[in-house]
Amino acid sequence: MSGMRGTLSRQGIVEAAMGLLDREGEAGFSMRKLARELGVDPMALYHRHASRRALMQEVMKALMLSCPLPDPSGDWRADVRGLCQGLRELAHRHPGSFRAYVVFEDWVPAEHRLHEALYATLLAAGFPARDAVRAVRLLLSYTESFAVDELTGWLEPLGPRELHALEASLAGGAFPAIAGLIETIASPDAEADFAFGLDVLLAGLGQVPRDAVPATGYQQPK
Amino acid sequence: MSGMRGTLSRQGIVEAAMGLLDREGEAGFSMRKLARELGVDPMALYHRHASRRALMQEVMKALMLSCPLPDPSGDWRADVRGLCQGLRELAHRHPGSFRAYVVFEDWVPAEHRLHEALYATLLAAGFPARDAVRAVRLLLSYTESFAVDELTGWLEPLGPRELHALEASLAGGAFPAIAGLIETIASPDAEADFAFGLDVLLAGLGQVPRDAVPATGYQQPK
DNA sequence: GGCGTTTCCTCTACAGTGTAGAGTTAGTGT
DNA sequence: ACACTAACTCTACACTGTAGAGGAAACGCC
Repeated sequence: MSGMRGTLSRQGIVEAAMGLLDREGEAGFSMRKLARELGVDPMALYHRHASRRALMQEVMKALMLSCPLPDPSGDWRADVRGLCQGLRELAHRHPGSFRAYVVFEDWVPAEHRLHEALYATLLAAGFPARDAVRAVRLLLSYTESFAVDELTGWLEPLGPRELHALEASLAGGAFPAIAGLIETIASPDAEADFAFGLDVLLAGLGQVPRDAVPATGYQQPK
Repeated sequence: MSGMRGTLSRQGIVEAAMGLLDREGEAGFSMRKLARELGVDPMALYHRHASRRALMQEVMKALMLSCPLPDPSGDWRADVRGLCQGLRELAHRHPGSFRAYVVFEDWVPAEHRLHEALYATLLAAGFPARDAVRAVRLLLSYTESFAVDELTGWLEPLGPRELHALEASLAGGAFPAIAGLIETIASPDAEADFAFGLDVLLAGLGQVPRDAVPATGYQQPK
């Protein structure tokens, strides 16, 4: 375990960390496990990254840089849909890292890519500045929440054990509306549910007053 | 520190835990700190609650049981607004616990109160079962995300240091849309922004096809 | 070649975590 | 007075992030 010189690059550590995070989740991640996987002393990691937190920042950066950004189509609704869908796919590809990202408290500048694309789309569609900013928050928080719910298994059909637990918690009749919805609650459909939410958001956003689209609209970068 | 018999009740521990969580955040919470505050050996807590996780479950339960549920007014939009606003106030009252709640992976049956109120409201407004379930997810995830953003300080006006960091990250001109929105981004308004999101959601939900309201509508419990 | 300097990594150690398991004490029932 | 039980403490273990010191290999220079 000694003399393994140069086997440890900043990026290599980040990639291994992302892998470990995705496989084991944030709770299962530790600097020592990561070092063990890399065949290295735990403290070796600190030579490349100042702290666990700093390393996490790099993981989040790498994560957001790998978020797919579909090319703009000219239809702002389709573009918004595509960007949100891309973010959702990122969550599926990197479940552990994505969960960590959503909870992460620090500012992650690599979000700029995705934000820029969304802002550009909405500004080009004529949304006033303030509403564009609000709309982006709305769209991202919806997509992130939905994706996290998926990762947590909240959008899987309920198994018999879970269903029974739910029914038991309703005994007493204090929650008639929930009781009447049990079958619906027990059989979600991630794709359709996600689409519904996006449709509602887009329908709502479609009703906010917009400026006339300027002659040279904003163009989102590739 | 011995002979303090009977000073430790299940509920007392839960309340102290909630206080510690709110004051110090989830990262600052530990069984040992909690025990120290209660003037007791850490292991004494385990006599009343099987594990940290079980204790957290109880904290989440207490939290959700204290979520305010305004009386229904008959106007489903107003009622939805009131319920979401109540949840947001809960977040303000219990910042640390609320953050922990949002991230908590276990099922928390005490959510039933709030869910029932929302479901009842939407069903009474004529939403079909499937859409009511989806709408509730949408409303709750919006409100929770927004509240967490508030607690994290994302809706405070940017200080000069943060503003400068943001500007620096935009150097190079790769993000013109963001650059054009800096002033807007730097000066959010939590109340107005929250209202905007709710308005968009309600406008969007207003466009989903609804059944005729049945003669005897669902009534949400007090 | 030899020699400093820098770079990369290891080792040891510390204060903290959740909690298993055994031991202790105090209060109750008979 | 004595057994019993509930309430609590003590000790210990495996784990965490990381400070601080030390060692070894590679590089630049003579």
